[in-house]
Amino acid sequence: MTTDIPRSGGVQSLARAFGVLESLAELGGEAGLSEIASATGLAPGTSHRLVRTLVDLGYLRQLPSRRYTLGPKLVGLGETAARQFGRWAQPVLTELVAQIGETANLAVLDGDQAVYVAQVPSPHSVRMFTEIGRRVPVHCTGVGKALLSALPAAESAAIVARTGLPAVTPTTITDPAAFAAELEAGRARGYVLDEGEQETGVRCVAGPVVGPGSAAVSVSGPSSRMDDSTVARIAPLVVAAGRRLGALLATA
Amino acid sequence: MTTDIPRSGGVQSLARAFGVLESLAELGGEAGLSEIASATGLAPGTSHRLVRTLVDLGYLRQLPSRRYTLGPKLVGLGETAARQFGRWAQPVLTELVAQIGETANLAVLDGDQAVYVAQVPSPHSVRMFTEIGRRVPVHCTGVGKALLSALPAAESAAIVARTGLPAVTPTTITDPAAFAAELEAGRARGYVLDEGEQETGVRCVAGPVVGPGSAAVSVSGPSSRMDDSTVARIAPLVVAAGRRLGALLATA
DNA sequence: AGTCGCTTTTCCGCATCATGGAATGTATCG
DNA sequence: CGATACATTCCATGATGCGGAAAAGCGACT
Repeated sequence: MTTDIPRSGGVQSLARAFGVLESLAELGGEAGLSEIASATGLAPGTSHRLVRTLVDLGYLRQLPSRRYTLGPKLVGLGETAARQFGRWAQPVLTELVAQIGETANLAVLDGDQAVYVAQVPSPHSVRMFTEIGRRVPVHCTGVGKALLSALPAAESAAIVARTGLPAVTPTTITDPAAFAAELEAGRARGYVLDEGEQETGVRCVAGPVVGPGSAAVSVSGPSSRMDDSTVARIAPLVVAAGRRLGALLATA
Repeated sequence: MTTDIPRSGGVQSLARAFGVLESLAELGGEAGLSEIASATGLAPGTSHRLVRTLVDLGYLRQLPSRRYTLGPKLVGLGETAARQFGRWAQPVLTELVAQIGETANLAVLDGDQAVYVAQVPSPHSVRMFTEIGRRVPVHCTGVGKALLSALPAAESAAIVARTGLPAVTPTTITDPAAFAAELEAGRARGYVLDEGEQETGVRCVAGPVVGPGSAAVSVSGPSSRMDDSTVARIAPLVVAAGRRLGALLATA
């Protein structure tokens, strides 16, 4: 079921081992050996050896029920990876916060969800609260819609078809046609808005990071401070930041 | 140099590949191929092949400067792993919060730091703010000291020797002898206290999770609500929760 | 510009190492 | 209590990853 295609020119035991990890993640983070074997298409003996190695290394844990879960070392690695992304993005996000005064975020597309990988909080005491590493749906967040708007229409449509458009707040867009129009509008003007679609009272301006890989920047804050004129003022800044981050991604 | 060589029967290309990932993390998240090769003790050709495979899989990214960084897929895996920990711990933490009314956390030891893997926030609006996946020093946090107190004295001493005891707030313990005594006291009574040692105005009660692997539970809140009688009341509850979590870890 | 030294990347023959099917042991179900 | 399904171990086979060495880029230094 994984989108993995065992392809040429690499260490294949590695590809298979990571296939195991991803299958485990897709199976809800916990699975028995046979589930893993059938999900990855590997022979029982082979998957057992891989799994056993991963357990020895601390990246998987075996429960007394003989089932397997993702291990603690993955948490640490993931955190370091997120911090890494944060490092090069930090200056640009910091400048955004200085110009705008609201929290700035960077997110990447992973699977069918957006993952926040960097964040610079606003100086205000009442501020948005986004955990680094947090995964959010694409259809009701600024970064999510920005990510989709930068994708070929066919790909974004495929993602939306898989995830659906569940209502999270009263303003969440739930009509497929309206959502497609929203993406098209975003594509045309270069940025998208989130009008409390994920959390009531939160307004968000987001733009794509142009470059290799899918990423997006956003600035979000309480509606009380994010009036229309403010949004109009900051939209170009967000777009510029997206462009600058894309350039960094390609050059750094 | 820090990576061991687990010689006992497993897939060795896997052990080496994860050695590469960990070396990269230790090198600050960004490194050239030769740095990786010397850090892992592998031949240049070998490490290049491993690194190349990891790049193809999306777990590493190669910068235009030909250096390597941890890739976005690791962020997603780490998040799923953290969420996984949260799942089985959630009921116990939720009960703690119901009994006590303050935020409850679960952390594991990874390397020389503590990583928060689960959290149930308190119902109060003024509450502690801990990101899942966040790494904190061991010497100035409740969970950190609880983790150390459950370790053999030699191991905890080795960790403290590596990290040192930098002052974070005025109440941070910076004297090695005093810190050793603090750990010993915690070991004796079964729980430890954090008296604003990491953040002023925050008091925290933490206890070890007895079982395989190193983990710890904590309850933390503002000093205004965490007076001495409250602490006395909740300490046994935290200890009991630690025991229950340990049992779950061994049985679930 | 020219040269030198370094790091990264590719190549290839050899032996190691991972492979997967079948056999054994162990929990779970009827 | 018997039967089934699952997890785990074993082993001969050959495919696969290994690492030394050479080629290609890149940067520095004169």
